[in-house]
Amino acid sequence: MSDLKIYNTLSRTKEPFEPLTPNHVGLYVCGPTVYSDVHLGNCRTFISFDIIYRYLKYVGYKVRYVRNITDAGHLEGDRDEGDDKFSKKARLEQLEPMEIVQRYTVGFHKVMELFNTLPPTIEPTATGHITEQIKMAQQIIDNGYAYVVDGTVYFDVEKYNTEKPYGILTNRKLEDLLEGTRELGGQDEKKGRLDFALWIKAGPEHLMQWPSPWGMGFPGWHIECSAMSEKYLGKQFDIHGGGMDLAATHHTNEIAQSQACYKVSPVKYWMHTNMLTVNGVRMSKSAGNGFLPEELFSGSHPLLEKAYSPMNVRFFMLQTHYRSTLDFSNEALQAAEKGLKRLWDAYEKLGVMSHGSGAESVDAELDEKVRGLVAEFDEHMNDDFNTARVLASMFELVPIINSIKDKTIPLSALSKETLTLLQTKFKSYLEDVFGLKPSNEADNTKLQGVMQLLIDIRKEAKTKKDFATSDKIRNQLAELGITLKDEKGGDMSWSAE
RNA sequence: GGUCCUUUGGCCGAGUGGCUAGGCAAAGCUCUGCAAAAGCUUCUACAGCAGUUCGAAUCUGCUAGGGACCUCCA
Repeated sequence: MSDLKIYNTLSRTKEPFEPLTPNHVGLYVCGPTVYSDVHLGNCRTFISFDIIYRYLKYVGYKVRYVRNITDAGHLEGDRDEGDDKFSKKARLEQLEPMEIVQRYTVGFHKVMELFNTLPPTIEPTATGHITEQIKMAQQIIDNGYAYVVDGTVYFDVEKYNTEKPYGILTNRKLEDLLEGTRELGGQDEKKGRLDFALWIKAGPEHLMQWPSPWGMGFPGWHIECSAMSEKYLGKQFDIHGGGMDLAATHHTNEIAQSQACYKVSPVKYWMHTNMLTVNGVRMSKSAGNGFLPEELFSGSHPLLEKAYSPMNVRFFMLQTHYRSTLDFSNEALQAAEKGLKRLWDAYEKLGVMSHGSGAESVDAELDEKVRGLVAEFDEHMNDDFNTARVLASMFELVPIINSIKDKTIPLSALSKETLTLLQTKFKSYLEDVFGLKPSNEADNTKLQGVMQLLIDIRKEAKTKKDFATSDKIRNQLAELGITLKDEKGGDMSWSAE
């Protein structure tokens, strides 16, 4: 279907993408924990996978995209403290745990919509799949890879490792991992230091708890993704994604759980997106350097010089490969803003071009160049979703488009086929694959009519050398954030911030 | 301490063993009533040292800086 290559964390190489079922892709991405606002780092991962999802669809795959909502208590802090995030937050805010979940889930969806990400095809919640998780834990016990201690179920990592390499995803040996694990002050009821909980016994203080074969409790940190991915995508599926920070623990344990339960390796391609940093430091909840999306859009965070629109941020992220860290700074963001404007302006000019019935005088060399650059879009996306390279190719086309608009290059220099190709590819990529969209102002048809009227008046004024009127129109529009551009041949165009 | 990654021009950032990525900023010119926009041109970098090679920013080794994970986090 395509020559797509994907970097697989498992092999640490780019591999040709071959879906398990022809023409179909099963994609699972670890979603947010909805006990606080999503910060921008979270958004980067979801935006990256949104583009991956969009591209897979664009290429023609039928994609089932599952992204979970973690709304059940994970352990907070050290494993046996037995405090779950939702209960803690709930006590703090005097709310029902599900009120927290509801509030932040709604907030998350709103932010994702602002960023113009497509919703996943299935968005399962952990609390909605308690039975599946219990069943899976039981099966792992039955298979001999987990044990129960006082109502809590632990996964036996060392036993598992005798049969399958536990640290396979991050290329670590068990001995090394054991060395790196800290001693946990002697309260350990686990057999092995690396053992992790599949099910956790609840105390009376836990607001979220469910009955299980082992007593009242709640699911462990990793089991939800294993259980839900199996339910919706099967025991083996194509792509599992998430942030790089999840690889070493969460995804490693997912692999172990699925292997122990179903005796197969669950995922063919593991994909990990890199972190977002602020002034070189990773954006994270604990570091306190996270921007809330709203702060970014309004420019209200002290570190931000101005407001940046969702599309500005999305474009900024597209300029970097998903496996590279991305550093957030005002300068970089403003550079992206200007770049996006330049690209989008060219795209809009391109959209209204059409060949007349006049004779063609195709410039073969130029025509060839344009076709070559357009062909690069697919090539770069097929190379592990290299959006930065696609944008570079697009930017190389911008001067050509501008020159045609300015009539420095006649439109007829391009063949009809090439112009159509250019137009459709730009549209497909900018809107369908990259998920960019115009600002609302420019999209408004009434405003477009009003602007046309003002342009006509200004043209008349200029013809009469009534520059007072023409400047007044231009200057007052500028105050509103609308830029009028005089073009060669007396035409005018406009763009809004 | 262990494992792994990274180090590119004023800034942000791609990258393949040999062919100036791209964006932003800056400078000059063209266009223009003025301005903006746009166009054209200029700005050839790859942490340091050594090695492999006809040839390396790209491969290997060492040194130095930065970072991630090992503990909740996309």
